[in-house]
Amino acid sequence: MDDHSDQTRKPRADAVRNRERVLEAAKAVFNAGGPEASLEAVAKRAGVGIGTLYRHFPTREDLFEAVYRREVEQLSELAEHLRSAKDPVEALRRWLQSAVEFVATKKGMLAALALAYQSSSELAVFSMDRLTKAIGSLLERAVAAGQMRADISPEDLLRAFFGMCYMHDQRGWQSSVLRLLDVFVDGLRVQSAAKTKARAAKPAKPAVKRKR
Amino acid sequence: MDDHSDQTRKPRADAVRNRERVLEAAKAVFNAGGPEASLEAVAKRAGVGIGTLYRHFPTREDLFEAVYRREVEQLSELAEHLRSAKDPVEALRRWLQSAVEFVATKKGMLAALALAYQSSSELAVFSMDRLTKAIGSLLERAVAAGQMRADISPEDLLRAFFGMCYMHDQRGWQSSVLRLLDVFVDGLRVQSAAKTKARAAKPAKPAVKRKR
DNA sequence: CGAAGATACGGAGGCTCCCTCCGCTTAACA
DNA sequence: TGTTAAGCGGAGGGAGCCTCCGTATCTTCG
Repeated sequence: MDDHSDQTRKPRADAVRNRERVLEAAKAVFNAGGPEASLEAVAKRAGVGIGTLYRHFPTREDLFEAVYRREVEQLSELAEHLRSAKDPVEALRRWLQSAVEFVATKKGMLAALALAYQSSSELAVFSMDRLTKAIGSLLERAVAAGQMRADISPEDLLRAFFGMCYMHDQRGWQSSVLRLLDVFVDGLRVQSAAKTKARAAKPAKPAVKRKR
Repeated sequence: MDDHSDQTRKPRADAVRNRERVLEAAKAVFNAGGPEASLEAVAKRAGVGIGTLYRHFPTREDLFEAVYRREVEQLSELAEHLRSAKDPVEALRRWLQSAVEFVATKKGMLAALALAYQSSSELAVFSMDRLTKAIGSLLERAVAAGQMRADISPEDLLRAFFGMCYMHDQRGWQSSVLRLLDVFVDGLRVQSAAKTKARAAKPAKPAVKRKR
């Protein structure tokens, strides 16, 4: 029942150490081998038993997210900085370009993002939230300034970004994606919406204030 | 060395039959379970041994491609028809929208496309070629009519399309993708290129005449 | 038709990976 | 230093991949 003190016992030193080792090993293995890499390989590299790995990170996603959490945060912070740029459209473009750079250096990063998009683990939700907010703040500013159409949500944009990067193990993908993003951002500008017809009828949703 | 007659022996009846059975089973299994589905399950459903499956389709891709080959052709033919539409930009848009519809009904189709994009098997190359030509012909026409920027290749466009669809097992993906494609097509229009600055300096490649 | 080959069949078996479970070890605390 | 909860690790059962080869079946030709 209720213990004498609600003090929690200090976590065991070996547990802490092992967790760290697994994370490090996982980072190495995932960066090299992508998201499908063997978890047993990770355990071996970390010098721990497979059971230990699973205790710390019950699912593959948990491990993944833990590994790439910091990366997600960096992207999020970049968005912070860009909020003060004067041209909102260019700021958004800049962010997207940096994100490409990011994905280019960390194999596995993209898979982590994809997981964030699909899974509903706590950590995944966290990542998703951060990124949505990051992109959303940039988007909002551009919309508010009347420079961008308002019917695209941050989620949409994020999806487009993920998607374009998805074929990232192909030769020349990076420049291709940069070109595509350019086109895309151009398409987002308000004036091009003016040029289009029919479709203007379904404004989907305001998007300026997003789901939460 | 040269045989008496270069007549090839008639293929065995059971072999033909089994091949067909496997294909049918694979179609069912892949459509339901996606690209990761168990090949042993396919064999079982087809009522053949696993060895037989592997003899006919040595790799997973081979099987995949065989299953979705017809689908790819349909997409390609659709592009044919659309070539006679009067507004080239709308024709392209229309094609993309149909392609979305397509992917929506066949789970696994997308994975097949992705494979076509990445693998270099003969069949993959074939698919890629068809699709590239399909999209390329539409693109070309719009560019020739002076309605679209010329620095996006069919491959780029295809990549963007794949990508946007990639998260297709999420709720609401379809409408999201349709919106994104709209934005994208808008971005492709020439006049929006006029509005952009810097980047105009690197025209990548003419794209009007593509790689082959 | 029947024999002889060529061709195809099928599934056992060896491998890798996944994940769970539980007896043993070890660190924290008194 | 002893007690005890927390943590460790790897055996083991399951699933899927793919190969290999003895056996069965089809085609061809006399």
